Amino acid sequence: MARNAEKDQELRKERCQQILAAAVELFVKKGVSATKISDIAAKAGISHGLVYNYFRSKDEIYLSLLETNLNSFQWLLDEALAEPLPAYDKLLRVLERLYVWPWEEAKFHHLFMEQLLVSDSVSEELQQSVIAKSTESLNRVAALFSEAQADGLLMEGDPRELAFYLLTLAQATQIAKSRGLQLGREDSPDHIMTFFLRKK
Amino acid sequence: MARNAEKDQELRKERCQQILAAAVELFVKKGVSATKISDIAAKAGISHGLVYNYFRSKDEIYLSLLETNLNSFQWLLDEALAEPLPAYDKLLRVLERLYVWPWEEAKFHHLFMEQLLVSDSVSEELQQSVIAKSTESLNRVAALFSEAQADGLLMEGDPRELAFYLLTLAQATQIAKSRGLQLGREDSPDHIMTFFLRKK
Amino acid sequence: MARNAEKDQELRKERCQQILAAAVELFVKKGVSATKISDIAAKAGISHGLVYNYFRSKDEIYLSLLETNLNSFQWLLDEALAEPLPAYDKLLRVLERLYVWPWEEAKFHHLFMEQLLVSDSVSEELQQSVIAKSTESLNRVAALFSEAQADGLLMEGDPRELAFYLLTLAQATQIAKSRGLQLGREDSPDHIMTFFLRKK
Amino acid sequence: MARNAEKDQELRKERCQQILAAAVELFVKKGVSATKISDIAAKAGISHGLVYNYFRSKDEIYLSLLETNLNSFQWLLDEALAEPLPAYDKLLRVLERLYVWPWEEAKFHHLFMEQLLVSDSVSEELQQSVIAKSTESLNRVAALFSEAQADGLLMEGDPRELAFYLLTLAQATQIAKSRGLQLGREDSPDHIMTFFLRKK
DNA sequence: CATGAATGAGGGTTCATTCAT
DNA sequence: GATGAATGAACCCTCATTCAT
Repeated sequence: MARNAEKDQELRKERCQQILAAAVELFVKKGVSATKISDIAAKAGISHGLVYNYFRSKDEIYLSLLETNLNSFQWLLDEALAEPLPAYDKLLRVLERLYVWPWEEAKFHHLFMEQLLVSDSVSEELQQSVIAKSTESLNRVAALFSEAQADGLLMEGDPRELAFYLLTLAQATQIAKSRGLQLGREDSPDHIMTFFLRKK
Repeated sequence: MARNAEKDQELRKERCQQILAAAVELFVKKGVSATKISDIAAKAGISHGLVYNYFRSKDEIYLSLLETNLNSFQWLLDEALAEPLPAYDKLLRVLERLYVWPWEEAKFHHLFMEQLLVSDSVSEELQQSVIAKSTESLNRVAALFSEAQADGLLMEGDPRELAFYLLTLAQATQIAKSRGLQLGREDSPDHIMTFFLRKK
Repeated sequence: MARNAEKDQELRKERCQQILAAAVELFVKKGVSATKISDIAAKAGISHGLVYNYFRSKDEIYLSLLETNLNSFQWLLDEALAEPLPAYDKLLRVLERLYVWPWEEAKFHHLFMEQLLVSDSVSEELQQSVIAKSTESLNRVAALFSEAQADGLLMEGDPRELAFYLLTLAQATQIAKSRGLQLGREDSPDHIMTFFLRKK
Repeated sequence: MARNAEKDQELRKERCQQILAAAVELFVKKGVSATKISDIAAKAGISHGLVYNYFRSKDEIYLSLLETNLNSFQWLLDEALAEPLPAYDKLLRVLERLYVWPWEEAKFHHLFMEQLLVSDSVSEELQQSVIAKSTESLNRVAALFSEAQADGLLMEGDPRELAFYLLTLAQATQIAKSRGLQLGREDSPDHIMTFFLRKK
């Protein structure tokens, strides 16, 4: 019995993941309101009714994805920052990790973060929370940037601004890849960093 | 008897513009399918029924905006490239013009260009046409970039890739502004160009 | 002034006729609710707004047509019955007149008379009035039939029933003509009467 | 787990029938465009939304009815013609079968067959197909008529024309019954045939 | 008088959500 | 749990009707 219960819990988790994976893909491709619950269910290989055994509503799926996504991004930073490396190398690790972030996640991050901030269909508090998380992440990268500037490795300038550009370019290359746009042989993390190197 | 036919035509044009302006703002803010015709009508200050005197469907509004937007972007390039200036200065003019592009237009360009390319709700031919226009624009900027490289002003590297980054950063700063994110005192066209200057 | 007013009245009448003629054609072709006021206006060569200078509503147009149609049918009978002829010849005149009744009128009569009687969108009193007129017309033809039976010219049998069949066949031939269905060389009034001749 | 799949299929069929039965009645009574989906749903005892689980659109319901109706009429002929009887008796069987054809079916046949042929809201090919089926049916009855003429039982004359009149009268009596018009004691199949008997 | 812009009630259709099986 | 029939709110769109010009 206990064993079954445990297995059941695992199955539940797995199903949740299937649904969320289907949802993020469709949300990114078509937008939230253009995505039907039955689309998600079909892609997850279950009936639309069953979705409601795992999530109370479409909105809950969206919010769940949003939270996961934000946390995932922060966790991505955490991991990079936790390593005992110089600031510059930590930045490189951030870029590397961004680089291998699943595409849907990156796009979701990119797309809905912005949508969220101008949308009036989202509660004030949620917006605040997202802004806070988002700002915090930027600040952490900016701090790294600042440190690397102090080490004489990166160009001068407002570290927040430059960090923003750094992240933007990192995301841009991902999106370019997803478009099938071949940008060059060198769209690697290291390559992006070269823009921000101190000019001798 | 009919009223002043000329004035009528002007009024029609004006109404169209009102509707399109309202639509682009809402599309950008909430996405196409989350935007109700009555939202558009309300923002344009007319009844929802009247919208259909000017456009056959929501989709037609979207396509109209898309076409206008693509043309507007190409025209923006045309204008900059037509001036008798060195390549580098032409690039600067492109950035300047992007910089003053109405925000909704820029966002629409940014947002829907990408959506379009992964969406299956859009006809194959439309996608091809958009990709073609989009690619052409990139190539034109890349050509400029290449010229400026030959003049010894810009950094080495694949010009298409670098042109893509240039445009991306230009858009990013605009978006950052719209978010209220203060990036620094220097988010000007010139400032962005500094990233791409040849290192001595 | 007086002259103008008179002329104006004539013009009004003419316009009314144009509208009604357009309406009956469309009503017969597509049904009342599938016919748009603007269809009628377009066919009458005027703007849809102008229709309301002549009729208060689409319903009024319909009712106007209905009344005209019923009266027209009764008048058709009146004319035939007024002539100083034997009953049999009067019946022939009825058929002849039916035969040259404008097709739209005939179809309208046929189609809407029946619709009306089962429709719940029509007031009880109107239905009663239509039934009354319709029944009266049948009775008048039946009376003629009866007379002609007494003269030994027509077959025995319930005159109301036989009159109904007579009218039905007359209408059927018209409809068949309108369909382009070529029935034979002899779909003339006289030919139809042959069915009802007394068998020797 | 799914319920009894077989039973489900049966239920679906049944629901379809409910909807179609409600629709034919309303279409006949009020015309297609004046019939609301919610009317149909209400008469079928279901919610309007559910209709769309069974039919994609109102138009599909109409077309479905049309096809069924045409086939039903042809099948009615088939059955009568398949029996090993003399031509005259086969004709009688046709009339008998028409006589017990459900009223809505008969009316639908009568009403929409004609509407269809003048309507421009119906695709050319559909019109052609309906005309073809309709013509074929007439020809089959005409062939019977011709045979019975050869047997010396029916009156001389163009068999297609006479067959048309025969069918018309058969339908007319049905319609008359539905109107509550009492035509006589003898509106039976046999009675109608008497009109077409060879005169001695 | 004549036009067509404007309104808004209402019908067709979709789809999130519930629930019997 | 799993299914999909069932519901109904809400959206897109049409069109009868009004009215400023």
